[in-house]
Amino acid sequence: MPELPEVETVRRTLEHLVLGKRIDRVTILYEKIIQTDLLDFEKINGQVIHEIKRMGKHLIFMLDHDVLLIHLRMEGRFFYKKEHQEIKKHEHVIIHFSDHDILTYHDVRKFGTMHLIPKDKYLDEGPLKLLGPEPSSLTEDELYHKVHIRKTEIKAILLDQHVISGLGNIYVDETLFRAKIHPTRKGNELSLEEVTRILYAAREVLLKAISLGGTTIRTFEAMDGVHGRFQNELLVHTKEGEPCPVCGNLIIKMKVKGRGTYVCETCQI
DNA sequence: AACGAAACCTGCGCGC
DNA sequence: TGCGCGCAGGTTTCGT
Repeated sequence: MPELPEVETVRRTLEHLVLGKRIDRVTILYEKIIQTDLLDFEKINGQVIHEIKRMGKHLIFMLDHDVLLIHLRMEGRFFYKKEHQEIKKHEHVIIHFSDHDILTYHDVRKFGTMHLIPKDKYLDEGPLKLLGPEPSSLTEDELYHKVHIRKTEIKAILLDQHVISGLGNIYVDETLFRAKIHPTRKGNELSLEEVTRILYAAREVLLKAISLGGTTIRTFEAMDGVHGRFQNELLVHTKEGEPCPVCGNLIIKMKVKGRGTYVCETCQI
């Protein structure tokens, strides 16, 4: 499901709902979501949520002593409700607050992950350890260097969260279209000027998408019933067979490293 | 070292 | 209607 703008939308929504709340206990209905030893995970009980941050596609709940890291992967989402309300199918983790409200984690495909890590270590171990910078926080030269040393397709490089974080399949397609770069171009063959176009396009796309609450194509909802509006701004992704908004030639769909990829082969060189 | 394929899961839409 | 197949906005692991 979510890429950076969707996760940011979830973060902002959650902030309004759970900041300052104390976690009484957590019910785990599907254990594989929890990547921390289950006994250690119980340390979450009694801690207060002081802040919710985000790095790339990771949600970061700052608690008293620990940090709860959540990755939604393809279809993770939250529901917020009262303790007595029914737990529905696909709700795998239930966070009970001391005021008897609950936050449930819903994930049809069960790909999502949660880690509980001590505050002083969460950047140095676990899922954030090797996470690359977001498009907003690296320079043209830095990205050029990272791209230039790799021979694989630019699309695969931009999807690699160790290189640059936050982009997924939708926003990479949109970024490369706006930068007029073909997704199968090899990293080591791109010029500084071309990489710069990519970086600026990525920043622009992500900012616009955040301002519109993300993209709802199939299953994404920031919370129950909260949809994004960036799908109205998509120029190529999901537009197979439709005319390119710039040149009018038809958008094609191809596979790049196994991912469905939309491209205007006239505009993107 | 670097790359591609498979794996992790479930549901949906399509063609027959 | 029913079945099988391919596909889905992500990431890690395994094999070459």
